[in-house]
Amino acid sequence: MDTGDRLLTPGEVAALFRVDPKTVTRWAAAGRIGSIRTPGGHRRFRESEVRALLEGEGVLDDLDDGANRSPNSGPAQSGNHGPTNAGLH
Amino acid sequence: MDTGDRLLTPGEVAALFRVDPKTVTRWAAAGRIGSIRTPGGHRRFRESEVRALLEGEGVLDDLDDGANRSPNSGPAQSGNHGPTNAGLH
DNA sequence: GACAAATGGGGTAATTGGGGCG
DNA sequence: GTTGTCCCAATTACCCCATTTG
Repeated sequence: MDTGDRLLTPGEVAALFRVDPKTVTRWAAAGRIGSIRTPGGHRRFRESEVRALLEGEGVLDDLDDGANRSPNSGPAQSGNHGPTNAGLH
Repeated sequence: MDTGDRLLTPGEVAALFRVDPKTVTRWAAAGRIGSIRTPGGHRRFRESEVRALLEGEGVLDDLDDGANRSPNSGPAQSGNHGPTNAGLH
């Protein structure tokens, strides 16, 4: 089953969290999020992992994106009734 | 329709409500407003939810400071004078 | 070969979180 | 009961430029 293993660029993840791309890089460097390194040294993040961290309280869908390479428009991903996330300091 | 799920920083919400960022943090801690935590522990708020709480248009009967100065000659003053605030006490 | 844009690394200032107090 | 301000430490944002990506 494809859970959405598409890889996101730091800019994409930064836009999802409303943070700076450098901050996403810092998360990967701190081990808070898995990262795949390109041969050149750049990082790519798995969409499934990013969305797992993005769970706050409510469904959310894609923000504006001119290039949506996913013709599959099946919002079957829902039912997220989990309580508040367990963000620990 | 456009829900406007942009994320706002505590400083943004504080500026919208004219309060201290710490107050916004307490609202999130008290569960009065949904919050998304970044892996670093900082909070992000949904603009749609903030605007829903920021409703000032429509009905506005909130003008008394709690001291009734004319108990008589008053119209059918119902006991409920609170706005649409769902905050329990 | 070239280009524009994004990313990474290092540094700094600004914001944020938590606790306690007025 | 709430909100504002103090302390602190942590996280985040913006500056530079070299490299990688497309």
